[in-house]
Amino acid sequence: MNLFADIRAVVLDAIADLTRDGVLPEGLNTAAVTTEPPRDPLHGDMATNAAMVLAKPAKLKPRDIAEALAAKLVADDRIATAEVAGPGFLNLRLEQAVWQGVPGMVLTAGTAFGRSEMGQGEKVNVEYVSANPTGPMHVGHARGAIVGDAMASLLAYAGYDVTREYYINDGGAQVDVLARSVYLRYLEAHGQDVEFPDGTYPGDYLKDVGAALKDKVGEDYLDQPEDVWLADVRVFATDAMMDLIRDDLGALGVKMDRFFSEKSLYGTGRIEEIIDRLKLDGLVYRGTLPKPKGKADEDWEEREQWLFKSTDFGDDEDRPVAKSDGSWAYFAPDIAYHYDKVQRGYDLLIDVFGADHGGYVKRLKAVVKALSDDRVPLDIKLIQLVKLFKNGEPFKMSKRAGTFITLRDLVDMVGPDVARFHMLTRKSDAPLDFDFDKVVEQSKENPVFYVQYAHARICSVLRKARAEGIDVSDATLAQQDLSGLTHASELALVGKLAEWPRLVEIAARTHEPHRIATYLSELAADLHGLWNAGNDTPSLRFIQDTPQATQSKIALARATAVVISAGLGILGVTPVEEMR
RNA sequence: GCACCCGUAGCUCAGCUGGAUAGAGCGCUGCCCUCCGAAGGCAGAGGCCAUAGGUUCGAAUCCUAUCGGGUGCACCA
Repeated sequence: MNLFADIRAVVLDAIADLTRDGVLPEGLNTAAVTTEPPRDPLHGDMATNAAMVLAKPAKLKPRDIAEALAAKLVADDRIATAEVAGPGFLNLRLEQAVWQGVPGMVLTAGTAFGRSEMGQGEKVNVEYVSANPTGPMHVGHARGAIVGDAMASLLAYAGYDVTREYYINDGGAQVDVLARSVYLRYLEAHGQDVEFPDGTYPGDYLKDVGAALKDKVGEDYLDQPEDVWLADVRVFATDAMMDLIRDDLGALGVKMDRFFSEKSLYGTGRIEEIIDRLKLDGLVYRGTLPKPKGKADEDWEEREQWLFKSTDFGDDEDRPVAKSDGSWAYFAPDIAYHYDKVQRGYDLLIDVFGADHGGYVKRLKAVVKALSDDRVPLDIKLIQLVKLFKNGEPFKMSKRAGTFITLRDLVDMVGPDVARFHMLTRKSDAPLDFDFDKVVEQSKENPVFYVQYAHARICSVLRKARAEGIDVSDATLAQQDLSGLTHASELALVGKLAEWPRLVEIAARTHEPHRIATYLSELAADLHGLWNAGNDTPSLRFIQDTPQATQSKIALARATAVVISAGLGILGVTPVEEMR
């Protein structure tokens, strides 16, 4: 299914042959052997570095190895020529029939073309969003939600068994703040005048929650001390916020497999259990931290507390797990949470955090290393800021000025497809510009439009062919004779299609879903390029004079649509069939 | 002060477990519209890949140092 992998296998076979022939020594490590598309098409269809990486361990000249390999490789009926070039590259040119077979492969496999076995069913947990349940989500949360979601889909497509998970921070003091704020709204709903002191959330979004609380408990909590109502209101309020958040995520098309409550860890002994285990291992100990350097020193006082020995695992400092009053620091439930994930048998953990959590990365990696005996890798993706623009002008969000933009506002303004695609056009550790006007513009410079337009154009051609009574079902198209597919524009598109499975694996391996978006833009550009070539060269058009000719041309177009559709599927973007 | 991320064309950014002459869009210059969809098309100019060392057959990519930008830095999540 993956041409590059297929040819790599041929190269490895040839190496094995040469070893058997005594040309190469036994036991060479071939892991570094690659087959990749050359940057310059003049260098052929595929290049392998085999001779160069084997030269040193084999104690032979790269060009000599390349010559010997070339002789073996041309025996394969898929390989037309093999030329030694440069320092020892082996440039392969494939038989044209191989390329002409690509659309058929795509059409036979459908959107599963590119699906990979790479993950081998390994269990992966992707934790993302994890916004505090204290209010509606804002645009800043959107990027993390989208990246995490696309990451999960990408890994699933690459053969991993993926769980999408949201960690609810419902155990800390900020939930008390939320509960008190809701209580004030509750009093307000009973007709009382209320003021919101510092340390409460004055946002209007809690009015409904306060009213709902009134509907539920009536006058029961009026004139009552906090210890009567706080625990109940906490639950009531966080439930309401999570409903809000779930709705917002739904609007973006994000659906979690599991919501994990921090609070559920308390009172069960699970935090104590894992901290005790770490104490036994000597990884949690009583100690004091050194005075932080370069910070204002006035408030500093030395204090003894429980510390996690994260310096053993590459962190710069040991980290407190408990506050000086004995209660848990926020790190403790996080330890228990990640331990829970390890115990659930995941082979890989991915956390998608905002960039402001950068200081938290090393200690979390340290603790997962300790908890899993270094078995489970943890990758933490830090999502950089989204800079908002309106018509080219920076757009400042301000709660006071009423220009605070929620995630819901974003979706209402540009729709989930545009929001999702655009948030995935840059790698996540680079800041991203988001212009509310430009992202909905219908022009070539807008990649969302460009890709969707490519898909819509193909659908339009298919509709047209169907209207002429031509059978353009995938099954029929897959059997077309494509030997007429020889023009550079066509072969460029075919070559790009052939790269899809390889690209999926690269994106999955690096945990970088933005590569899918980049690829789709390139694929769309090739499609549009072929389309435009058809303006000057009628033989390149998809609709031809005879049904047979049309079918063979359309097979390539339809195959392109299939791959676009698969790619957009990973990104969670709808492959539209026509532009409105 | 320390840690992490970033530095690629005038601008916004891609760039494959290290591969050959570093790419795209915008902007700029010049051509092109009776043509399956001109909400454009073709061609061209434009680069010390921040800087200096190192590793390697080979470095934008890995390592070290420096400079510049962002983020975070004990008992807040």
